[in-house]
Amino acid sequence: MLTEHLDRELRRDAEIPHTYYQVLAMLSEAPGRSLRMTELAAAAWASTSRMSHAVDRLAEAGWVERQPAPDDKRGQIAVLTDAGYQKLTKAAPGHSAAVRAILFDPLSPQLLAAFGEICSSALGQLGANCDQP
Amino acid sequence: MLTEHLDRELRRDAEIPHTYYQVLAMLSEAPGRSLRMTELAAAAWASTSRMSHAVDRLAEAGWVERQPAPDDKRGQIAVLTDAGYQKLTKAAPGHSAAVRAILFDPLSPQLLAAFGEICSSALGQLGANCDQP
DNA sequence: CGCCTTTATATGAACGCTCAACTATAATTG
DNA sequence: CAATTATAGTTGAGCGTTCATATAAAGGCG
Repeated sequence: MLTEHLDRELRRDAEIPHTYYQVLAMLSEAPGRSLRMTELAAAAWASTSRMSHAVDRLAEAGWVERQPAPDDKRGQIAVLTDAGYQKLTKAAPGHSAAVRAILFDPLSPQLLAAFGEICSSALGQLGANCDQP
Repeated sequence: MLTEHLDRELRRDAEIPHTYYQVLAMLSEAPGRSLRMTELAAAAWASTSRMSHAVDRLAEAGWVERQPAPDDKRGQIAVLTDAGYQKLTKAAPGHSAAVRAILFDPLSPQLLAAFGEICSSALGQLGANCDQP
């Protein structure tokens, strides 16, 4: 319910699906605001196919550019454009406010700490058991 | 990451998306294994449009049937068929095992209790702040 | 070096979801 | 009681994801 709500919130307020927001966010935090397609897919927890299609759209919108990888002729590097960075900074405040309002703000410090441990645990299991997409 | 993983797991092992699993699950717990479309949509946290399309597919697969509502000529009642119930009981053990393995089993009793409170809190906020789809 | 396997990415069809109409019935109100 | 408004559900187009497949370049290895 939470993830669906947050996706709807982003679509409504920023007109961007949450998965695309995630792509922009991962790129914005990467050195040079750029990542190889495979790394980007891993960072955004997406299949390479999904990322390929997604970058198609994001490039059409002018938020991302493709560049050939210098050392590997198979490789593509996705680079966040200035327009993409602005899109992200415009969408981010509302989104994180929603996350805080629904999830974090109502929790006591004790529950917040517990939630950290719970997420770490689940993350560990996902890392261990998981076929990455 | 969790929801995406669980959806993939269901698609792989049971060949059914998680949202459809959810529909079967909600119907199986309802009295008479049946619900009005709108109630079913609310129970599965889906838009009525999504549910209409979903029931189309589930009916094609023979897992759900549509019946006219007796008291309201606009109404449709979705009924879980025996085949649908079997599909669900076949998919459920693997799915809940995955949920337990990733999320619940690794947690101490204290963290488990905390998680209950955290989920209640988030659920409350979602109920309050939320445009239901 | 030529062959084989692996890795990096793209492509297209099929499927599920969303959004914006649309139809039909029920409820309300002047 | 007609006229309006609200409710229940469907429909179709467009978008995003998946899955299977394709293409091309790297990396072994005999």
